[in-house]
Amino acid sequence: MTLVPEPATRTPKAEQTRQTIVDAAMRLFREGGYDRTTMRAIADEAGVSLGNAYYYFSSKEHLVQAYYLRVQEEHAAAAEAVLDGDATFAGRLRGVLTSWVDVAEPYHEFAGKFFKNAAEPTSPLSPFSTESTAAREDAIGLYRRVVDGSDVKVAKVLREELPELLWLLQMGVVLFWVYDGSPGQRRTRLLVDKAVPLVDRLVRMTRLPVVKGVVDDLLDLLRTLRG
Amino acid sequence: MTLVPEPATRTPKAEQTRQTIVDAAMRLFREGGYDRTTMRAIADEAGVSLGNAYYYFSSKEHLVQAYYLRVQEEHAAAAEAVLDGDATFAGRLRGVLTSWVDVAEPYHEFAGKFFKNAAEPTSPLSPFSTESTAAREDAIGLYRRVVDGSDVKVAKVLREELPELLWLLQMGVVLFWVYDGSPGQRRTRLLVDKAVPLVDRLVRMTRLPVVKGVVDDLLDLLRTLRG
DNA sequence: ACGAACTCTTGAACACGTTCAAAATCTCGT
DNA sequence: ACGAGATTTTGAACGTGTTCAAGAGTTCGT
Repeated sequence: MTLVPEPATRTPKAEQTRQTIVDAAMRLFREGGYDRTTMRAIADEAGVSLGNAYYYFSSKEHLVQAYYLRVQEEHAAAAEAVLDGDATFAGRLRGVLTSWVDVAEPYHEFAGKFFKNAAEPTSPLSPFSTESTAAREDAIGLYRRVVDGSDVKVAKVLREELPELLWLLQMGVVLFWVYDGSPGQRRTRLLVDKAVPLVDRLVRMTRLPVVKGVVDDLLDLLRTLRG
Repeated sequence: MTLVPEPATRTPKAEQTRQTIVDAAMRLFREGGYDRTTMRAIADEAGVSLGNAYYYFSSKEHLVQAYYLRVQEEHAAAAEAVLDGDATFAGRLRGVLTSWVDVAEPYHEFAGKFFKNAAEPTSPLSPFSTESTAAREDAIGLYRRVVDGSDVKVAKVLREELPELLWLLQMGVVLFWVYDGSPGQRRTRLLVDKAVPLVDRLVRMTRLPVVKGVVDDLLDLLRTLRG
């Protein structure tokens, strides 16, 4: 698998060609779906040769990665509005999760293809890979803002780790979303609506003395997860 | 996607041919991995024509289901010993999860390849697909036995749903396991060791009046997950 | 035993992702 | 302006999953 040149080394011309190809691919993916869009059609639409498309993107699935990055950026922007307008923990969490579903909706059809790629343990596209560290930390940072800007009261030992736990929650939501075949991903939205009050309740409960042991176990588990 | 004839309608001869093909495929998958094993090679090894292999298995991925079934059967057998020898909930749960890691260990090296294909939502290999319904229900049945044969005290409303929740826990463990590169999947075993006491504690807590609301929320959430 | 209907088998053909060696174009030091 | 080296572009060729139309074999009612 040949690597695409780093952004810093790309000439403006090359960057433009890249964009042309991505745009063509997106257009065709939207019109005909991922499977029925061939690399030949994408190259044609972009006005380049088949081989040239492969010069810029080493596989069809790498084109999907461009989609993924776009979703991340759009989500960060959409979440901003939510974080400005709500001070309750539940409201902020629900808003950030729901805005992800909103932003990602147009991409749902190809998400499966991307997911397939990311699922391979050795893939740099995996959310757990070192290559994804930056993107992952950005996402966790978003949840840190959800927590910090809110009125939530949480057990002290947990506060530091809560953003990462919420990011894991998002990973769960994304997993469900990928498999969600309902129109407009209605079921995922329902899931968010149900999960958020539950999480809100759970988080507030962490200050009760009865659950101290549970919280400690959970943190221990999280550290094991991290390695 | 054409459906394979139902078992009941298959002649003994046809069933034998099916087995021959499955055996050939398993042998080659083990030797060279999923991706590098071609349908042509499988057909050759089985002594049938390419088209004939497709008469029995409508896709390459359908062939892999036999592999999953085998792991599951081995796990069911290994779990039996545990379920006979331990009456504590935590012990039974830990034993069943750990025996899965034991059984699956020889397959870990190329499990990633299979997983990549199973992760695609439209794949019949997905644990959530209709093609996997029977296997899924068997697995949930195993966790029903973990619960029923144990001394665990659990909130009445939860008891019925607990096996499915434990199966979801196993899916989580499997997910972690696939990504676990540590020798002998040491980290996954550690994860099980940490998660089981936590789950045990949580389950017992469900009878406390304080957490009644949480349990109700959780069940509601589970029903949403199921659709 | 005959023929119709069904089941099974075949391999050529197809579509599409991907590779590659060669050609075209560009860059830059002299 | 020149040429060497790097970058970009090309499309034919390849491998593989899958399809399909045609043929061989089997079953069964009469």
